[in-house]
Amino acid sequence: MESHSSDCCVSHEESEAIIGRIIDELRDSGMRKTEALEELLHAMLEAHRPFLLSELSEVPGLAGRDQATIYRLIMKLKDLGKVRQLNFGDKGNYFQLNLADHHHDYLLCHDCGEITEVPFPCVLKEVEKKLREQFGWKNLSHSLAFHGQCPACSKA
Amino acid sequence: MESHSSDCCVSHEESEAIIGRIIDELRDSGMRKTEALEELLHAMLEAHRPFLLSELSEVPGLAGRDQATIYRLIMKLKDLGKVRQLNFGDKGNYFQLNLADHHHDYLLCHDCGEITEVPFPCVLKEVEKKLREQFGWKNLSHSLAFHGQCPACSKA
DNA sequence: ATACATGCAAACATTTTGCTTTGGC
DNA sequence: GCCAAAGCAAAATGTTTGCATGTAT
Repeated sequence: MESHSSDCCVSHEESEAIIGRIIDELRDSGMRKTEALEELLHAMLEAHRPFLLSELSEVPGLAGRDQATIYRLIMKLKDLGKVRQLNFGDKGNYFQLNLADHHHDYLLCHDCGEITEVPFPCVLKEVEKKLREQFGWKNLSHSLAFHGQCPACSKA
Repeated sequence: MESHSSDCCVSHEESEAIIGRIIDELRDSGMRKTEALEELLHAMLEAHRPFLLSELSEVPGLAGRDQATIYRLIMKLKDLGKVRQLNFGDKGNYFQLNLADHHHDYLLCHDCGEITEVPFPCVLKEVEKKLREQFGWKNLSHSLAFHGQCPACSKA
């Protein structure tokens, strides 16, 4: 198995549990537990990285699914705050599960295209505090991406 | 000198001078000085904010211009490093002149939609240094946007 | 005169919607 | 049975290219 990026230290049982919890919440909001929904959550949780819509419909469990189905699921999940939409200036929109322990700061290699999370805590809390307290902004969040050559590619 | 005199207070003569200099450089790269190019640079310099392609073709001096023309100009300017492409997770691609005194950290109000620059220096130099020296990344740059309610909208 | 730049149309890609059928509850 | 979800197709939107003509050099 191609061990992908950062911390894939979630056991199978754990990830089942997380997905179960998410689905419970979604059902409280009126959504139904369907195969497509489960597969989608699986894919996004396990890979632990942002996906293009077009990539999602290639993922094993979702292959063959209509893009429109995935699109509508993603949009619903986004409306319910379970999914984040990202943009890195290249092709299209990326989507990622919006879990509490993700910090959403990304590293993009412009050679191999790999997208990973920044491997240490975010430094922008202070900046957000300043914007709130000294400039009057409210409800702040941020999106941050670093672009460059990853260690592997800069050797090659 | 307080770091960001970059607000929008550039005199007309100054901005003419800046545009003249940019055009000279562009001509060295083989581009021709055309009305569309001048109007485009004008619009982007004066407004001092990122533009959607669709917005650019509405700007007074460019109104009526073919989108394809503006598109090709922007792409050329981007290839030559004079324009930056940005992305804020909503609709499309934004473009902004890539001037030395801009730092490219943005504030987006999700109520009024206004996009402004962060009014103080960027704090990410340290992080980039760490990524370079401890993690082996090369040629780093970043894109950063804060999302929230601006002072005006959070009062209303 | 020789390219590059433009305008127009059309090819492509991506996102979004309408509508019928399927399936969760 | 009721209503959300899925599948299929097509519309809307956004990006990119081809080609004939115009224009800067």
